[in-house]
Amino acid sequence: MSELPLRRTDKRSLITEAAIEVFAEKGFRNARVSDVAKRAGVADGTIYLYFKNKEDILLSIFEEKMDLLLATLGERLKDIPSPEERIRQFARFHFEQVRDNRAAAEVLQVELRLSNKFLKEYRPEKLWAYLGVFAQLVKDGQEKGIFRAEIDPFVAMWSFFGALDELAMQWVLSRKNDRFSLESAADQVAGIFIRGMSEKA
Amino acid sequence: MSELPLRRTDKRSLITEAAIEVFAEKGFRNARVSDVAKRAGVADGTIYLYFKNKEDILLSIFEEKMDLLLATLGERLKDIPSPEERIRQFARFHFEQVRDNRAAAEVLQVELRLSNKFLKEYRPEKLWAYLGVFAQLVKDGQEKGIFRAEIDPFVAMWSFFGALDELAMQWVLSRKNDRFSLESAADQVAGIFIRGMSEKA
Amino acid sequence: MSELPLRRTDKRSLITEAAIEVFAEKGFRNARVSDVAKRAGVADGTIYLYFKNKEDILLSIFEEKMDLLLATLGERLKDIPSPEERIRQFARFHFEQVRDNRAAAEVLQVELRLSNKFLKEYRPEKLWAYLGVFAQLVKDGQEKGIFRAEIDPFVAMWSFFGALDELAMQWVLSRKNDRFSLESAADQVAGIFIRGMSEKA
Amino acid sequence: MSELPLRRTDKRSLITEAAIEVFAEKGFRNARVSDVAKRAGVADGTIYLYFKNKEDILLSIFEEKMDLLLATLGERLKDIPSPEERIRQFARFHFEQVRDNRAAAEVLQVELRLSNKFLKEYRPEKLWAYLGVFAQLVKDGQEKGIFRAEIDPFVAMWSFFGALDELAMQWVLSRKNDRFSLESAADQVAGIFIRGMSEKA
DNA sequence: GATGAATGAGGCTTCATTCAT
DNA sequence: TATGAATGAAGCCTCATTCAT
Repeated sequence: MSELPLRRTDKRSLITEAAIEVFAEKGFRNARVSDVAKRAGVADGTIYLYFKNKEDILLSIFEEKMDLLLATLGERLKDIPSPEERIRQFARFHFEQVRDNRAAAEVLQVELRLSNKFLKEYRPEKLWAYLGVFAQLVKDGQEKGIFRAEIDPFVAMWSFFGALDELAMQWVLSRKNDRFSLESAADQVAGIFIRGMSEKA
Repeated sequence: MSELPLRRTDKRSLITEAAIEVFAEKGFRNARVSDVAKRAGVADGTIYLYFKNKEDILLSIFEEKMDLLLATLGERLKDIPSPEERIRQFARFHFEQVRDNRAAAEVLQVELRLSNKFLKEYRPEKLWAYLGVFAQLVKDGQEKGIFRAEIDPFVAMWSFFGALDELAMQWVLSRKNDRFSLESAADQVAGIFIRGMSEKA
Repeated sequence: MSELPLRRTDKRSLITEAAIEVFAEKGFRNARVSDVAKRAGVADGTIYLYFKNKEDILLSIFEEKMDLLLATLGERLKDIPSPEERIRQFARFHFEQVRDNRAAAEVLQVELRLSNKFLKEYRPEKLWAYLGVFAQLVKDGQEKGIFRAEIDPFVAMWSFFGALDELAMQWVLSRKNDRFSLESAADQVAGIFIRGMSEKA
Repeated sequence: MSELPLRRTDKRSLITEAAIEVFAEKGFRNARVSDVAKRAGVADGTIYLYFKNKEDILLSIFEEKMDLLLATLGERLKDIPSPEERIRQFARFHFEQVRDNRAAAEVLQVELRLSNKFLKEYRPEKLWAYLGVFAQLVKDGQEKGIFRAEIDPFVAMWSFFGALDELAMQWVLSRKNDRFSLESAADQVAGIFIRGMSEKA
């Protein structure tokens, strides 16, 4: 990510927030850098003092939101010992974030994937950290004899994320009226994975 | 999709196959229409006799491959009555296709998502038909008392697809040496969903 | 130089001639590619069917004009046996070309040198061929005992060209009214070099 | 030239020397003002306290080096009465400077010409003063009956400078290993011009 | 005098698509 | 059907310069 200014200045987050809005509205490719600059109230060139290029803005949004997400997730799970309940909370948490930060979610869900670099070159370590929480939780459950030992945490992790992500995508893409309940979807998915991995159902 | 020539001429599939190769190699956005034309051994303009535009080539690949996929899936499942076994075969089938048609899978998994139109405007009815097989299978299981009634087939369907798709994506994106076994991943995912949806474990 | 279209099409020379005019008028850096296109009566993009980029236009002008120059010089000198007279004709020829193709000369004299690539990377083989005629003529004179043996043809060649070129530059840069006579300058320079290299004065 | 600070402060020459290095390394156009500032150890804005703009730095280098050159040349020639020997010393002096101040020479020889302003607008009076020494020397020779009266000092001056300059350029542009001897080139050029202008050879 | 964050104009080039042949 | 030369819109980014501190 953009290493240029080490500290998060006020202006930098001004640009980030403007970019989330503009990218959500017009899409990353259709959004012009000058649109973001205008929305942020800075000159076009100023953006390049904080970001390497247009794509770097997108990737920075990802990094920053994932940092926040990761911290908030930790807070949410910290007093929950039961692996099953942790899974349920993880799913609910994920969908709450999607619902409460729709613009950011839309950018992350949809626009980020339109980025060649993200899909092909970028190593999303922050995402791995986020998902690592799930993988660890599976391992804990296995050690406690709650989850079956033959479950591969790697496969479980990506499956679980794929499921959450796909549902989030469908929700984001759906028109307001068609939107299904994210809350109950969270419990459904969590329920399937909890039972699906349990030693004795 | 491109309605222009109703029948599949020889030249059309020449272009389609050329496009799969080129898109897989260079990516959809980086591939030039003239690259596809050159690979197919036709003039640039000829492509526009068979496809509306560049994106139409991509979408046509999707349609055609999905048609094939759907037919082959039907064949694969037709003599399997058990919903559980059908799920397992679905997962195995999906990953077999990915493995055996790597170029096409790469285009569908990765490049298709780089297409704005696909994500935002296109209604992937063929995909729905494909997933509908899964949703139906869940309903059948519920009617037979095998799967829990409170499972929402819609949520289950997208979760299952998301899980398969994310694993396929990770496999496609991974370097050859790091590739995990798709076969065992199929059984893992199927196992989780089967148990996860079962009435009694 | 631009290898793209092997033959000199009509459109290509249309662009070349337009570029000579525009570059002479506005200078290479100030001239926009679209200015050249407009003058040539083609679309901007068409230029890139014949030239790699803006600088390639400039370099192509150099190549083409040098080809012509070289051929015409050969014609001019072909029946002159005396090395001394050949030097005089070379100088006159050079200045005639400058005078008769002022726009082209201005581009070649002035604009070409504003090109980084020309000065630093490009090997001006056509120029070497042109100057090689002079070096050869010095060697001939030496063999005939007309020119002193200790003259280094390489040094003589670059000195002679430097002298012609600097005078041409001063002439091109000078305002119309201040312009000195190129004809007499030719004879002066030729006279100095002829006597300067002669065995006995 | 920059008239802003009349005296040469320490900081000003700090910037000048930094600029010579940076321009020689990266070329005038590729060098950024901030590169020069960094090398000089000052802030970007500070440069504009001493120079009007980027080009002014280049032109100032020219002016300052030419001042030095002119003074040193005067010193070198002051006790040499013979016009012929003065020419020889002039040529040697010129090439010694090129050899001993390679970075500065490279900037002056190559980069200065990439400057539009220099070629088209700037009146290089310092250069004229430098060359004026040669023109005067020719006139002296003519008055003493050593050089032919029909020689035009103006033409001789530019020819001589063109010869020296072109050779210097070839030397600067040549790779280290290919470099010819500037010393013998000096004597060759001087020899040609001395004999070339002499009354009786 | 010195700083350095902010400014914002400006243009080359690509490449999907067209259409006369 | 097929060709392929021609079109032309569209936008990212650099970096010299300014000016408030």
